[in-house]
Amino acid sequence: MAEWTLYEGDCIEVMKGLPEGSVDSVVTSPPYAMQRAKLYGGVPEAEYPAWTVAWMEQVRRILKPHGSVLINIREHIRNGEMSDYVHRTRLALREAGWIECDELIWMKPDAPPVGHPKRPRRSWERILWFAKDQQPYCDPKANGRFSDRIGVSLAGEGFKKWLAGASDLRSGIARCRDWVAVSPSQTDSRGHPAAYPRDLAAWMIRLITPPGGTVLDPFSGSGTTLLAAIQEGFSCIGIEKEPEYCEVIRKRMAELQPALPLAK
Amino acid sequence: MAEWTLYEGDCIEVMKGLPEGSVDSVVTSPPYAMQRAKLYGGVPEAEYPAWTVAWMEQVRRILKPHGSVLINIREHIRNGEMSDYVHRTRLALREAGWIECDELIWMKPDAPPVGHPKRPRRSWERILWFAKDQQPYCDPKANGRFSDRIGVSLAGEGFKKWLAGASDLRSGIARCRDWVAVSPSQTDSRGHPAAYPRDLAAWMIRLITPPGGTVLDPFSGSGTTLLAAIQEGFSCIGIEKEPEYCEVIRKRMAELQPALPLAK
DNA sequence: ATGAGGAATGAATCCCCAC
DNA sequence: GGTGGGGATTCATTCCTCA
Repeated sequence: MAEWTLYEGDCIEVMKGLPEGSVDSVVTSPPYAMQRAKLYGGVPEAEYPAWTVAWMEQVRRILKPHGSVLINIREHIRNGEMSDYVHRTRLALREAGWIECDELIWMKPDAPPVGHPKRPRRSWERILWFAKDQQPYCDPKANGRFSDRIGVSLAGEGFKKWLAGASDLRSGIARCRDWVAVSPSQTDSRGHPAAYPRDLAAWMIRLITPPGGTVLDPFSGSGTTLLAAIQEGFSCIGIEKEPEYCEVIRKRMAELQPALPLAK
Repeated sequence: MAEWTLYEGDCIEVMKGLPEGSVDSVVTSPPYAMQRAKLYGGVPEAEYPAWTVAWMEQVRRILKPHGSVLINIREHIRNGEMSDYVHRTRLALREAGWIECDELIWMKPDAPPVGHPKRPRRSWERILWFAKDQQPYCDPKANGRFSDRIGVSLAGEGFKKWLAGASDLRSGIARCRDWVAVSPSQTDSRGHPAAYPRDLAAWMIRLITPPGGTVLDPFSGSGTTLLAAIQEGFSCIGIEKEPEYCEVIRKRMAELQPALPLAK
């Protein structure tokens, strides 16, 4: 039976109290350095690699041997130059013994046109994929029966051709691609400034979590990961530092299906 | 008048002989470490960052001050782990004084279902973007598409500029996104094992090359960059080490438009 | 109901101007 | 001069109002 638990507190401290090997996968979107620091606290760029290694060190303990971690992030641009903290963080995680499996891409077909007007619109984000060993659990067919383009209106020539060329949609279930298109406008942010869409979370969860498994999100925010996990039939452990967002999560989960066993 | 030149030889040696500031942009797809070493020589992963810094050092001399470089590449996966040489190469180029502007993505909607069957199909590649300064030439509207939303909300300054007839307002062209979808099946490889499609090259060239400017491709391969540049009205300098591929390029360019002035 | 049209806004980024 | 706050810019989408 799919169950969920929410812990209020700093994720490193909370994870220290969780039992070894209790989690099948981690799906999360940590703070993007100082991008929204005033709203929910941020991590300085210089400290970002070490900070990530620190919370991932706790993840290592509670993650099962073939479990893996998907991290949604993208560096910002300042004065025309891309920040390098994500590069440095990836190398630091490798240095710390994590296996970098691959990088997946979240495409945002209708991302807001904000940003530098003399540059292309920033319309994708990274999904970093790290594991404890080189053969983590992964079921690329779990997403194979879904369209690569979730929640996107199928208007425009390019999109039609795209679908027409998708031979894998005809021959039964095929492997998913290493990118997924999800409209950010589907995001139900509930006041959280940095939420991601439910369908993106569901895609990530299905990819690396065995049936009936337990997902962890150490930076739960408005709780999208928990919501998607339960809806997809997985269990989920959420951790969130801000009491205000914890309240949002409890409310959102209660709305979802009041008949389910609630928080413990 | 758009012209093209092809040099046969090692790109570092050839570039040493090219005049300073003679090139507006660089668009290329260098060898991917040892991926196809047997076919056209490869660069060991350990040496890849230094090797890239070395050829980019020559690029620096011949590139104009506001010129920039687009590099198509993606690391391979071996034994379930992604190679780290691209991460290290990016940091090495930054260390060498290059400004990393951003990363663009080439999406391949119908990439062949090769690769590990227990992993998502690899269907995108990176386009690294490096420049000499923080404000390289970039025209995101060159690849843009019509939008009827441009300049809809004209408040304050914008309204005044619109009254004054500012041409960049209400132009009807929305800027391009930072990814581009091009089918790899459009590739005309002419026997070259690592060619990229013409439309991808054209997109990259238009983004960072001023009208009538000159593009350089130090790893010309089957000549797709040269072909796309000429077709789009730019001049182009190609460099290719293998005589066999130089012959392919000459033939392809001759097919394109025999009336144009040919190789010198 | 239905549709046309305006307002608000979205993990942005830059420029300008106080301190 | 470095730093930090405020305003302008940008366009797809949703939501709301009103004919």
